[in-house]
Amino acid sequence: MTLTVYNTLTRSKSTFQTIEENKVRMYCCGITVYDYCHLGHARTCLVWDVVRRYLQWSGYEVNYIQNFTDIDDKILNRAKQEGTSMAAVSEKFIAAYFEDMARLGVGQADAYPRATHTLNGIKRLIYELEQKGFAYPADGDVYYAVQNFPEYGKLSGRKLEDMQAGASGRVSTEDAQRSKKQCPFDFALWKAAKEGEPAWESPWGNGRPGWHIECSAMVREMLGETIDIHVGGSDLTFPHHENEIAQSEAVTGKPLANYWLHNGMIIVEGKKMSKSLGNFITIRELLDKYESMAVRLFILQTQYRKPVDFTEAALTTATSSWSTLKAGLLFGHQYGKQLGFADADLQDEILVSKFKLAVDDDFNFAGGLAVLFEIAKNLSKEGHMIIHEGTTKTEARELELQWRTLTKLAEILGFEAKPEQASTDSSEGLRDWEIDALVQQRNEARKNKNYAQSDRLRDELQAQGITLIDKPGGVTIWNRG
RNA sequence: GGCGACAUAGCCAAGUGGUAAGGCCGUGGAUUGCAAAUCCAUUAUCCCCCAGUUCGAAUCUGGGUGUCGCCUCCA
Repeated sequence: MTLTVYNTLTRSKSTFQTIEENKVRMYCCGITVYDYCHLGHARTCLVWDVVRRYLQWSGYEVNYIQNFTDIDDKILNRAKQEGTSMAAVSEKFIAAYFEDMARLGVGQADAYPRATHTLNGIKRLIYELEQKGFAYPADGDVYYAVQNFPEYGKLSGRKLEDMQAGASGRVSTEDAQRSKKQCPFDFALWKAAKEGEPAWESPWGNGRPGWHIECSAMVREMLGETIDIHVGGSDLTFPHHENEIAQSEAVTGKPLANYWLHNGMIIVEGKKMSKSLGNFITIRELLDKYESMAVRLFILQTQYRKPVDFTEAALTTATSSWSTLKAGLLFGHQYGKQLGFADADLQDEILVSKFKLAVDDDFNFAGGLAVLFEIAKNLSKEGHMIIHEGTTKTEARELELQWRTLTKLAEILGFEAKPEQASTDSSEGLRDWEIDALVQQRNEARKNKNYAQSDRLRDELQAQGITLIDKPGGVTIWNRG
C-alpha cells in the first residue's frame, strides 16, 4: 500500500512521490507572532506535526521547516499599543508559542526561520523578480505584477477576470485610483517605511518586506527551489500561497512545491474561529480546562481537510474517549511486570497494516484511531479482569503484543499516557492496611445493616480516590484511582 | 456576484461501485442492601431530496436544497 495525498493544486488525490528517494522536504506556513495562539493554530501545528511523524514512521527522512513571520503590521500595531518594539512583541509571542506547543505535545520543527533573519534572501528575490519583469517599484514600494504571471490563480482555482468581475463593489474605483498598484490584485513585495517604523535598507529605499515574500525566500534558503510538501491552513490558499507560487516560480521557473496540503478550519457556532471575529479560545485557556491528549483526540478525530466544530461538549466527549485510550496505554505500565512483559520489539503486523491502510489514504487519522480503540478497549477489559478476578482471559504474550502495538501506533499520533498516573505507590494518603481496616469496618456495618455508616465509609474512601468493589459472597476488594 | 468544499444514527465521525468502521451517550439484563465498578446484550433495512447510469450506489452522472470556507488580515 502506498501513501496517497490530496493535493490542492490538482484538486485530487495522487500517490505520494518524493523528489529525492526517501527524503521529504516539508514547509509549514507558521504564524505571525502578534498574539497568543488559539485552537485554530493548534490544529494546524498539531496536524502537520503528526503528518511529519507519520512520514517518518513510514520510512522517510523528513526535513520539516516552519516559519515565524515577525515583520508585520499587526505586530507593529501591538508594539505601538504596548509602547514596545516589534522585536519585543515577536520575542514574547515566539516564546509563548513554544510553551503552548510543548504543552500540546507538538514536536519541534527542524528549523524556525524568521523574516527578520531572511532579509538578504528576500531582497534577492525581489531584485530577481524586478529583473525578470514581474515586479515594479512605485514610490518606495515594490509590487508584484500578477498579470505578468500567466499561471496566477492555479492553486486557488481562480482567474483574474473572474476576480475582477466578482470584486466589483469591493475594490472601488476610487481606491484603485489612489493606489500605486497597476492592477488591484498586485501585492506588495516591499513597503516603504513610515516615520518611526522599523526599516531595513534596500535598493528601493528603506522599508520592510510585504507579507508573502518571506515564505518564498525561506523555502528557497532552507529547502531549495522545489520542495515536496507545502502545508498550511486552508485560509492561506489565497492569496498567501498563490502569491508564494507567483513569486518563487516566476524566478526559478520550477514548481515551488509538488504537493500543496491544506488543513480545515476550526468552527465556532457556525463561523470560523478567528481573531477578527473574536470567537477564539487560546491554547493556554483550553489546556487549563482540558487535557492536552483530549485536545489532540478532538483534533485528530476528524479528517484534516474538514472543518471541525469547537464546543465544550465536544471537548468533554473527547476527554471521555481519551480515558478509554489511556486505559489501554497504561495497561502495560500497570500489569506488564506481573504478566512478565519483556520483549520490546513485539508488534502485531495485522493491526499495524490495518492502521497503515487507513492512514495511507490521505492521512486518515480518524480511520487509524479506530484500530487504536479496538486494541485499547480490549486491554482495558483485560485490566478490569485483573482487578476483579485477579487473572486475564488472554495469555500474557498476546496481551503484550497488543499493548506494544497500541503504544507504538499511539506514539505516531502523539498519544502518550504517563505511567505516573498508574502509580499504586502509596507515599501519600492512606496506607494499604489502613484501607483494609476501613473496608473491614464497612463490612461490619453492612452485616449489621447499618447502611448509613457503611455508605459514609465508602464515600470517604472514594474521596481519597479509592474505589470499593463488592463482589458476590460478601467479599470486598478495592483499588486506587 | 465568482471560485471551492461538505451534507452518514441522539451527538461526533470513517467509509468513493458490492450491500453501513470507530468514539461519546442511551437502553435491557447479570451482580448489589443501594450504589459504584465490572460483565453480557443492544442501538442507521439505510447514508439531505429528486431523477439517471448499473446486475448492483452512501459511493458515479445531472438537477435541487442546506451549511461552510476563500475572494480583505487570518492557521
